[in-house]
Amino acid sequence: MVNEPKKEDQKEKQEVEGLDEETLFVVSQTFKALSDPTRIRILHLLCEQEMSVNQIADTLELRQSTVSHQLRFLKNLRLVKYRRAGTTLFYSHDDEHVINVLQQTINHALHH
Amino acid sequence: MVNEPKKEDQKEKQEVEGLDEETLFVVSQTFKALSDPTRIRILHLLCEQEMSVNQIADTLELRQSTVSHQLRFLKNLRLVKYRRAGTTLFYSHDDEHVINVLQQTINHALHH
DNA sequence: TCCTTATATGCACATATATTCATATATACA
DNA sequence: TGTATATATGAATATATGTGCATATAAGGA
Repeated sequence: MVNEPKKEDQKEKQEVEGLDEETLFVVSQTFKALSDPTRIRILHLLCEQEMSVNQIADTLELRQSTVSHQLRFLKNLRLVKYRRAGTTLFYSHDDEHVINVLQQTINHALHH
Repeated sequence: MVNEPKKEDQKEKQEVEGLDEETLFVVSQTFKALSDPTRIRILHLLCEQEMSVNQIADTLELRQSTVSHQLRFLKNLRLVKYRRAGTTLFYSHDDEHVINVLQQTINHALHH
């Protein structure tokens, strides 16, 4: 029987062996989501209010398909969610931690 | 004379016009640095101790040139610095904010 | 059912990125 | 000066990524 480490033990394991593959993947994907200017602008918009796809496209002067593609990306990572109203989908952010990290880093950049 | 906004004013400007291009660039670059598994592993190593290029390569089982390329990337963004000892360069992290963000996100991933 | 509006999706393409190999540079030392 | 060691760099390549066009899907109203 293999000695499988529990998630709680892995913070201590980091110091010896480094990060496990799954954590590494999740973390890198999270930051990848934040590494593109378009996605940053979209998430930053959604910090303040929910918005439809077309509202986002109009506000940021982007193509509807571009916004839709990026929203799918963010949706897959559960960084945004949406609510339907007729044919319109209102998107909003869905990960407080990521929003915090984004805001933190924006403020750090602004005050430097 | 153009009414140039001061950096301190731009946090409030965000809510109306969104992010200025320079901030957007800095923020996206910062996250791009953290979006690659190899760079995450390197930075995570350097959280705890300074290390030479070869030590990093040996520890993480990476080619020397791969490590060197990534360190240059991180150096350009001032995320790492180095100290010379003979022919050996000891690298260490050089941006507390980024290290904090990384640790925060790793812990978030581990406890979820 | 037909039309309109809102959004999603597949494909193509241009660009960016990570890695590797081979080689250059730089420092220390005999 | 020559050799060994540590690191950096350039070129090549494979892969990933972001965007746009065209089109599909889906919902609501006439």
